[in-house]
Amino acid sequence: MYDKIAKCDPNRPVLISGPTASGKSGLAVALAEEQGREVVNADALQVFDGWRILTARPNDGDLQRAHHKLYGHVHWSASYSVGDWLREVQPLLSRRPAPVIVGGTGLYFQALLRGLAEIPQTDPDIRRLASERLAELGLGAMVAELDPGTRGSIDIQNSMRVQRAWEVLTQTGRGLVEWQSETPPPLLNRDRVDAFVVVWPTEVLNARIDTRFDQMIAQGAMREAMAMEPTWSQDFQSSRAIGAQQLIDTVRNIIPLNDAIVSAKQTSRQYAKRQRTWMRNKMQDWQALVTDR
RNA sequence: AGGGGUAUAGCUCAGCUGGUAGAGCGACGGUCUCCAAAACCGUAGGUCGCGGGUUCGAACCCUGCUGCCCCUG
Repeated sequence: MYDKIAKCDPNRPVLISGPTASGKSGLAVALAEEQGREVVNADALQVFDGWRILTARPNDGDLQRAHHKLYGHVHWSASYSVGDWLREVQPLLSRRPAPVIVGGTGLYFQALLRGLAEIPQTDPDIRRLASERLAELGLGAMVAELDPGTRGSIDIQNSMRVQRAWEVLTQTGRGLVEWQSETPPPLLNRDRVDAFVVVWPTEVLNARIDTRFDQMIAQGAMREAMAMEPTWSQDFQSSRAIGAQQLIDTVRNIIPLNDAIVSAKQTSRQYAKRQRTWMRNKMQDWQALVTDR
């Protein structure tokens, strides 16, 4: 599967996506090493430091083979968004040889190739206020406070989306949908990049997921969890790393390690399924790297 | 061996006094323009352990068998 990407023009950015444990990072590093490219992260959790093993961030060997950007550069207690990512990626796009951008976060690639509305950042106070209101008044009340245009075009049942819309309206006085209608052109055009999605048969990928989680444990994921435990908070974005909650619970003697492993593997499989859905439907114009071994 | 209990969807379990079965989880499909490894929507799964009987009608009653659990020996 590597030879398909090996002959890409070094002047064109290469995008590689695929579900967790699909081996996309390995492909990226190989290409980067061979063509002198930089590897740029497009994964929402690998931007954080802290959970290095658990989020499968590149290891020392990888780092020696190629330059890596946007990995583990955000503190584990900080927050981060697609917008932040896009701003950080932009200056890296013009480098030559062009970067290899790898990751499993579909939204990031979408923002890159289809554009993202330029909406002023939500300040933390408004985010907090929104969370409180949602908790106290409920979803319905928050929906009712939205502007009609936005209310009609977002998923009213999805609390995350509703809260986001509410925050934008509160912060800027303009509806989310209005902002989105002014979305600037994307940073990259699909026809100026080489884009690949790694595709495995589900059963094979599931087996890889299991194996990889076992490896993470073998590599010291529990030690990582013990180090994180004292300052752990569910509220951190970095805490959404799959398996983090489970391992913390194990450190705290709430569940046995084996249960944590079983649960984390299951969560990973579910995540991979969501990624597959996204990729199947939104990355149809990407070249599929189909493999089964 | 005797006594008691239990057997319902892949898993854990609901199912009142009999009217041809539900939930949660999981699986599968989908949505998603700033918390996305998030959040959300939908769909498919059951000879109700097996065999007899009672009844217009049984997952629910009677009975035999089988499996599992507990107690006694």
